[in-house]
Amino acid sequence: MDKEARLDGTTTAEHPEALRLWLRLLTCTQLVEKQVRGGLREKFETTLPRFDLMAQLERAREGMKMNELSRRLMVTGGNITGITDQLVAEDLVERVPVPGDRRAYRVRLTAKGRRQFADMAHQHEAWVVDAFAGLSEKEVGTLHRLLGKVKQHTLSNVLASKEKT
Amino acid sequence: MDKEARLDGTTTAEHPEALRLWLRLLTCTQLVEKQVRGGLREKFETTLPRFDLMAQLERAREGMKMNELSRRLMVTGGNITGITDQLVAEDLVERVPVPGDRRAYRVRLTAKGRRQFADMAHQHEAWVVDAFAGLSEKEVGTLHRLLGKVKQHTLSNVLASKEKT
DNA sequence: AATATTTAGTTTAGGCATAAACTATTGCTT
DNA sequence: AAGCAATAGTTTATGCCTAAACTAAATATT
Repeated sequence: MDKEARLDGTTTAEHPEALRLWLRLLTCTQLVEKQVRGGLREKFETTLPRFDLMAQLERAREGMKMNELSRRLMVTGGNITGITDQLVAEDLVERVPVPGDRRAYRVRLTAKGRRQFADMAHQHEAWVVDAFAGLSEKEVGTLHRLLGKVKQHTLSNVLASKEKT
Repeated sequence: MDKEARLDGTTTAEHPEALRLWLRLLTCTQLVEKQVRGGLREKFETTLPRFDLMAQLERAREGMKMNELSRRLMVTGGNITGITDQLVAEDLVERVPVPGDRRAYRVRLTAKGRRQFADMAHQHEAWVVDAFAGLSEKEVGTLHRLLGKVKQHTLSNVLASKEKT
């Protein structure tokens, strides 16, 4: 009654497969995220957003402009302002002026920030590796590839819906 | 130097595969989530947490206790209190006392809530189906299965780390 | 029965995130 | 050169979410 028979003999509950997949994707992400957040909090007294911001900067020796951070982390500019303020207050990050543009800053790790990030990154990697330890190498590859297709498709959706503006 | 040769002849960049997989998983989830959140906001003036709570209730005619909602949605009790308060204020949900336990409530959809949820669920499903439209039916199945393994493995990790308390 | 523990739910303080409005600067257009 | 649109970043108001402290009721212990 809330099931529908299909040609291949399987049945589907009232939710189509895509919906079940989405719920599971969400659950997995939340589970892993909770592990990582908890670890960062307990071991380093920090948070995932702060870690993510520092991770971006670690790859960019001369720092990164606020709007680039915003784009890369997929969050709003105001959000970046707030997190950066905190990291500056803890002397993990600094704002350096951009010569020739008095509106812009470049945010970059301080020496202290680099040191602290190295510690955290090491632990973080261990947590993530652990989270996916239930998969074989091949399965990791398959998952990565399939999620790549999802990402591509969704990105083009996002762009298409923005163009209508 | 930041690459490591492996027995099978492949190499890994400074990030192992698990880390890349995690980043991609996170990105996919965030992309889909943003689409859904935006849609709920634009079309229904509501939010994903409110929708999720109503979705739980829709399956439980006689309602659900707060702590059960908390467990199912994987959020804290205080959070459930706040979201429920709002939905009650909008007359989409009601708290009914549990006979024989004066501490507990059962939260359930009102008639208005059920009507409104049906509308939203229909649209929501379309957005989700669209998000995964880049995958074949078989690929959806594979992704679902692999994420199932991740979920199982992570869940046992979570339980193990809680037992140490 | 009196006391202690557990359970259900709420409150509080604080961080993350957003959208929208705002300031200051830059650069374009005429 | 004057005016105006675009860009970089911040502020404000609001909602989600957490951990920890709290209230009240139920249950277990003695």
